Amino acid sequence: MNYWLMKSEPETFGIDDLLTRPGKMEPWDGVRNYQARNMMRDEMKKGDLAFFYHSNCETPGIVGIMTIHREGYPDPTAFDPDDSHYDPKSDPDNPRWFLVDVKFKRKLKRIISLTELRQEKPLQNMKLLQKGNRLSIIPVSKEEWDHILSME
DNA sequence: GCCAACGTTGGC
DNA sequence: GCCAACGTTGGC
Repeated sequence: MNYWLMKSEPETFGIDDLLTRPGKMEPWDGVRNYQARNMMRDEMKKGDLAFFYHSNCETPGIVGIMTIHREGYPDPTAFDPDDSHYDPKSDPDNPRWFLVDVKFKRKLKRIISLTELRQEKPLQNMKLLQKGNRLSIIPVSKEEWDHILSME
């Protein structure tokens, strides 16, 4: 069982949007970064847990928990010329971009903000908090996961 | 293979 | 809106 953190801008797709989806599930599409793709394609397993993180907003932070519901498969938005994430270089016979389906588990009782996370000694080495980190999908260790939940 | 130019992310 | 950090592109 692995743990993850997945970023999304709440103005585009926030945790309340996930709640309104049928089955509270959503394909995590549109990721166009190779490192993030590799994690979705190769490492994320059904049943893994992931924090839902709100980025680029008034209070960036962790807002909820999701499960990985379907393992990596080709991202259909890469093949759709009308989609904003269209990539003509992704060949359906040799897809370049992959995604997973996530499923809502629960909201946290409160937002655990980025500012707060930065103040935690046990989280000092967390990848999310490293300078210049821009990955939208980040592995989280069990120790980090448990510590964050203890802050709830 | 180098690297300048450019685009994107995301906190502030 | 600014800008630092980083990834990607493409000329050479």
